[in-house]
Amino acid sequence: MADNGAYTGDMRVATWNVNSIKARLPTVLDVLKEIDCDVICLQEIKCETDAFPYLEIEDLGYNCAVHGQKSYNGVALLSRHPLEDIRKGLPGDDGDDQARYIEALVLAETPVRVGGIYLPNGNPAPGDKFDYKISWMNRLEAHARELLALEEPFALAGDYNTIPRDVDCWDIAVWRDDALALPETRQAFQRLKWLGLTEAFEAADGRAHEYSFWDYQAGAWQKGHGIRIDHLLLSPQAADRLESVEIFKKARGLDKPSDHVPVIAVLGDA
DNA sequence: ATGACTGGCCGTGCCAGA
Repeated sequence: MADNGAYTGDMRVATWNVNSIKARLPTVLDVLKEIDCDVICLQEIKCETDAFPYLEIEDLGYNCAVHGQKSYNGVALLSRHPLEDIRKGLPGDDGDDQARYIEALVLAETPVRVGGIYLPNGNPAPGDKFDYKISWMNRLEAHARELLALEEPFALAGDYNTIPRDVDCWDIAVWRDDALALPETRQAFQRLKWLGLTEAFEAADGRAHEYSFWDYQAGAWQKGHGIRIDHLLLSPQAADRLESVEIFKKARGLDKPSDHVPVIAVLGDA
């Protein structure tokens, strides 16, 4: 796709867990058109790299970088600008066969590095899956530290499977002992912020009881029983440009929806 | 109402998700 070198203005960066891109392609295409973003990180595409619907998404004007896997997980990065320095998997992922991280340098007028994240769920906790979640978060922290040393604008956007605060879910009594809210999970998330990263929604909005996920079960959407687990963490150079965050809640009310909705950070001029 | 789902897969139930 051609990069319009004359373009200046806001840069819209989104994250969205689509819960299978094949089962939902028409919906995904409609939502992508409506949210009008420059960069979109997709999670749970649930297809192998070669099976990604490149043509349909390129038709919307996006370049695609895809790190796929059969049946489970899988992440993709869509960009209206050229992509460079594509990385698939976190450093230290040797022997980890789960496709949960993709990163690229987005060649906007001011280049921005973007990492797309599908952090492990971690249930049941305690157990092997929870240990994997925490070790994955530790590897992410180590990589974030390396990126921060570059002193460049970057965003780590994705499904963090982390409820940061009690008010980021509909009833903390229900979620307190879940892998998404356990102290060890929150502390690992907090360590990312202590490195110097800014959680975009918290910084730009911060309201309680704003959600990005509603379970398919038990009428959770109709009852407003949601949780906020999809986040964008910004480097200082990106956080300085943060203007607003939008949660595209409308996507949850569509036919055949994903259980997550897009979360969008708007960055102003560099 | 102690109820209520969805996607992928060589599958007619099970695993995984959150």
